[in-house]
Amino acid sequence: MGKEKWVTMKDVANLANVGTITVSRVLRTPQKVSEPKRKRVLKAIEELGYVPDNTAGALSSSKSRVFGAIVSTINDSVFAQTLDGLSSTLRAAGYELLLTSTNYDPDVEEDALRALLARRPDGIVLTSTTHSAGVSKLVESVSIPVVEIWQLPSTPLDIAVGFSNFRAGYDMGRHLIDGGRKNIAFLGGHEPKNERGCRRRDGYIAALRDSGMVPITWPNEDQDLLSGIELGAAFFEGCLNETPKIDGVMCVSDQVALGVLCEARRRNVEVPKDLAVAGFGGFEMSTQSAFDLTTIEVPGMEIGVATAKALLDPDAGRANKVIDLGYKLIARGTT
Amino acid sequence: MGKEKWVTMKDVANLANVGTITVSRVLRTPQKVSEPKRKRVLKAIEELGYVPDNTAGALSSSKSRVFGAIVSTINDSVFAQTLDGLSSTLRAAGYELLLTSTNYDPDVEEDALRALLARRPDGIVLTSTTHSAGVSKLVESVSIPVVEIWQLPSTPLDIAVGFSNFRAGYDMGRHLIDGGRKNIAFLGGHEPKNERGCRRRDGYIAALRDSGMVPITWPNEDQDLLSGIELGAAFFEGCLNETPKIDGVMCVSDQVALGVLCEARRRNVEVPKDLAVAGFGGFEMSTQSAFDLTTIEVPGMEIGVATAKALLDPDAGRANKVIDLGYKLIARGTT
DNA sequence: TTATTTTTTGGTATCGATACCATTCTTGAT
DNA sequence: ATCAAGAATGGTATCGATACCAAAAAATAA
Repeated sequence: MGKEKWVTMKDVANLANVGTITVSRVLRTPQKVSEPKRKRVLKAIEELGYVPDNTAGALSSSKSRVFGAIVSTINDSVFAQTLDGLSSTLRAAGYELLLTSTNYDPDVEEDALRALLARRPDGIVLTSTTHSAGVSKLVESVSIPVVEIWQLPSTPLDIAVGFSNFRAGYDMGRHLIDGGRKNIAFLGGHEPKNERGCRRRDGYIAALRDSGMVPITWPNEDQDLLSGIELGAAFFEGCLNETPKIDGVMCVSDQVALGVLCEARRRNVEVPKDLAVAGFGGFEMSTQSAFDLTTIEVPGMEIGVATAKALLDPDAGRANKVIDLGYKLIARGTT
Repeated sequence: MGKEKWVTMKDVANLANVGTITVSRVLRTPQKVSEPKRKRVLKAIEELGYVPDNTAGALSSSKSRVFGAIVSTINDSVFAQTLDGLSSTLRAAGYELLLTSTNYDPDVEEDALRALLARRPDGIVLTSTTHSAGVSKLVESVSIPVVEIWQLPSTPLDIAVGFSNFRAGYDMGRHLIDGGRKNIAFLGGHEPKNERGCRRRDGYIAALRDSGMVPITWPNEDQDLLSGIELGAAFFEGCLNETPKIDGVMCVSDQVALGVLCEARRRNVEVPKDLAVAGFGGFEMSTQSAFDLTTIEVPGMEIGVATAKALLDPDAGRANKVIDLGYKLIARGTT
C-alpha cells in the first residue's frame, strides 16, 4: 500500500508543460486540443498513473456523472436484470450508479433519498410509486430527472418507465376464466409493503368481478417471514383447506407459483387437470419442462435500458412522460 | 420541478445567524456545539430543506463516505445477499455504496476500477481474486482499504473475507465418495471466467485423486450461452451419454443441480438410488421438499456484513488479513 | 480578584477540478 | 498585405464544504 498522495491534474500539466485546463480538455473534449499537446498530455497521464478526481469536477461543473437508484431489494432475479441493464448502459456513457436498497421498508426511503441527494446525482431512479410527503417534497425541490420504474404511477412525478401491473393481473385473471376455471384464487401480495403485487391483485379482482365471479385472496394478513417458495407451498395449509373447491390459482410471483406446484405434486393434485397455476415475472426456472409454468413475462432488462436512456436524455424522456414497455402473457402447461 | 438552486450551508448559517463552520459541526460533531445554537441551526436546516453537498465535503476533507464495489454480477441470489448485507451495514454507518458489475468480463475490471477510483472512495470491494497487471498496479498505488470477497486469495492484496471454494469442493467430493458412489462427475465451472467455480472443481478433483478415483468433468469447453438450470438439464446430453455409468454428480451451483434433478426425473433416473446429486450455494429453492438438495451453504449475508466492518475499521480487519467465514455442507435427500 | 484552563465560535485558506474570459496563434478571405 | 473569424491555450475566480488556527466566552483554580 503506497502512501503517496493522489496525482493531481497540476502534476500532469507540469510534466506535459501545458496549463491545467488543457489537461482537463484532453479528458473531456479532446477534439479541442491540438494533436501534439494531446499526445504529450496522454503520455504524462500514463506515466504518472493519473486518475482524475470526479468529486472536484462535480463541484465546479455541478455535474456529478452519477445517478442514484433506490430499490426495494437487490435480491430478486428479474429485478436484478433491470439493474444490470441500467448500470451497464449508464457506464457505457461514462456514468456511475449509486445503489441503495430499502429492503421493502418504506420508512427508509426518505433517509436513503437524502443520502443520495447529498451526492448531488444527475438523476434519480425510484422503484416505488407511492411516496411519503417528505419524499415528494424533496423530489419536487430538485431540478434533476426522476424516473419511477416498474409500476407505472397514475400521476408520475417526472418520468415513468414500466408496465401496468393492474392490466397484467387483469389479463391473467381473464386467461384463467377463459380456460373454464370456476373458482380462482389469488395468492400473495396482501401486505401493503408490496405495492406492485397489490396492483396485480387488484387487476385479478377486477377481472373476476367483471365476469360476475367472487375473488378469493390469500393470505389476508402479513406473512413476510416466509420466502416466496415457502409461501406458495404453505398455500394449501391456508387457502385450499378453507376453500377446497379451488380449481385455479394466480400467484403474485413465479416463486410462489413454483411453491404451489411443488406442494400440489406432493399431494397428488393434478396440474392442470384439477388445478390451473399461473405465476408472474418470468423467473428463469419456470420455463423448465419440469414446471412449464404459465406466467407473465416482464421486460426487466429493457426497463433498465430505457431508464438509462431517459436519465441521459431527460427531455426526450419527458416528451412522453410514461413509457409503457408492456408484458407478455406466456401460456404454458400449467393452465 | 423547481428550478431553484441548491440551498448551501451559508444560507443556513445566515438564517441561523451563526458561522458556516458551526453548521458543519452541527452535522458532523453536534456535541461540540452549544444547545441553543444547535437548535437554531437544526431549525434553519429544516426550514430551508437543506441537503448537504457531500462532493464539496469530500473535496476538503478527503473523505468521500462512499465505498466502491466491483462485482461479477448482481443477478445471483446468494450474491445479492452479500450486497444487501454490505450496503445496509454501510448505510447504517452513514456510508454509501457505488456498485459496478463486470458481467463476468475480466477486461471490464480495470475500467470499472478507474471509474470507481475517480470518485475517491474510502475503500474498495473486489469479487475477483485474480487480477490483471493494470488492476494490481492501480490498487497498490492507492492508500485505501481493499477487500477481496467470496473466494479467499492465496496472497491477499490487503484484506480478504470469504471461504475456501477449494475445501468446499473437496468436502463435497468426499461426501459423495463416503456415500459409496463409484463414478462421480463434476458439472460446470470449466470456463476460466468463473474463478470460484474452478476452485470448487479443483477441490473435487483433489478429493477424487486422494481416493484413487478418476475425475470426470463436464463441459470442457465454453458453454456460457446457457443459464445454470438449462446447463444442468443439458447435462444428460453430454456427460451421461459419454459416461453412462455415472452414479454421482457434483454441480458447480444449486441452479445447475436443480436442472439435473428436473432432467433426471423426466428420464426416470431415480435420485438418490441411481444417481446422487449435490449442489452449491444454498439457493432458496433447493431446500424445497420437491428437491431436497444436498448442498454447500455459504454465509452470503455474513460476508457482506464482515466486509462492511472491515471497510469501516480497516486496521482491525488487517489484524487478521484473511477472514474465513467457512461454509456448511447440508446433506439432504439427494445423496 | 486574577490567572488559567476549557469550551464555543468564527475567519480564512484549501481541496482539485471546470467556467469564463482574455490572449495568442492559424487560416483564409479580401 | 490587411483584416476577420475561428481555433488553441492559459490565467484566475469559483464551486461548497472542512481544516486549521485564533479569538472570545465561560468555567475553574489560585
